[in-house]
Amino acid sequence: MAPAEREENDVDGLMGQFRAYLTKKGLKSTRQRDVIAESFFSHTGHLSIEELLALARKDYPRLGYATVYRTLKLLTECGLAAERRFGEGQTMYEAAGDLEHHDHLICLECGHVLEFHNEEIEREQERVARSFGFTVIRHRHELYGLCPRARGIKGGSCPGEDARPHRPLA
Amino acid sequence: MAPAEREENDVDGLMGQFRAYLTKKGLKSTRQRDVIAESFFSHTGHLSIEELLALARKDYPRLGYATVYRTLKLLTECGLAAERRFGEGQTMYEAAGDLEHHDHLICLECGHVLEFHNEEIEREQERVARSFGFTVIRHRHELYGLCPRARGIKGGSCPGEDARPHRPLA
DNA sequence: GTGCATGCAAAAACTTTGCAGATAT
DNA sequence: ATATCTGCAAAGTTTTTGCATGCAC
Repeated sequence: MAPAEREENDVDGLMGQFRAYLTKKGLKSTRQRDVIAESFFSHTGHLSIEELLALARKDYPRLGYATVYRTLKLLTECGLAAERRFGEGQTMYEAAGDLEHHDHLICLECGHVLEFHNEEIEREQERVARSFGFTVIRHRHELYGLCPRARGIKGGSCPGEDARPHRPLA
Repeated sequence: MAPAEREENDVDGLMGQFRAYLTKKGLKSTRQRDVIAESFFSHTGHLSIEELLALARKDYPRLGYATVYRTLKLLTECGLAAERRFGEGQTMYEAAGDLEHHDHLICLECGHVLEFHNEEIEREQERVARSFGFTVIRHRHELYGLCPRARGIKGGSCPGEDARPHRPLA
């Protein structure tokens, strides 16, 4: 199965937003930043710094760790990326395109991550926030549990498991 | 102002659950584990490893870092504690008594954390999980936003800010 | 007694930072 | 030109591990 990729125009749009942010801040567009951002935007799901580095190095082998950290920090600042610290291990990042409306359902057994969206919940959380006088800027909603297979149901499978070992990418 | 404390019987109950877990696993009850668990259960809200170590050392000064890490891992395993990695910084932990039904509303400006509970959302998330064949074991739901004061509304205040520096509890 | 637990210190894992040379504007 | 970037390596943080001794069972 082909790695999960976002449509190209999405990527272009996101790249544009990123470049605009850099300009606005008086920062520079560099080959490295382009490569990192593009690798990042081109893949759905979650990426660790390490994975992103590996991806970006396909296009720019001399790329260093620190640059990825620094670029991801920029992307986070301008809202095009978001940290997702699930369970243990490293911090994962997710691109803005994925953010809009995806919450997570995580299998504690297999570690696989599914995304879901539910209008009812979104509405209700807005309501809750309002009752406290809050304005919600972003949110995170994660359900940790067991998939059918992990619960020992024959034939049941941890959705997302079969196709790929640990992440929905290359 | 007195530190936020849980009722004593709650603590006793939690301690009992912890000891039962240790026994079931063929592990031992030690003074250190007791002190750590009790310090942990006795306080509502979020604690970092470091804070917990400091608390526990009041009762057992020779206590080491590693023991806190190891004990907190045990508590997490048996569901009596949960990791809460909010923004940046360190990992925070929260006791089971707090977990049941508290989700979080975090002010990005002041950093204050409010807790909320909404049955509608709970129900809906169960439903979502079921639709994927999942059984939810635990969840985390965090809304990040701005409190009235942060939005510049005169007279508005970041709930939880006034009374106490960091948590809306007791 | 036996085996798990502890404390310490060393090691590992993950991030951040400093700097000299390279580069975008 | 000039201020920002980059890569590397060093320094910081946070968490885990190894081991000899100590303690619970």
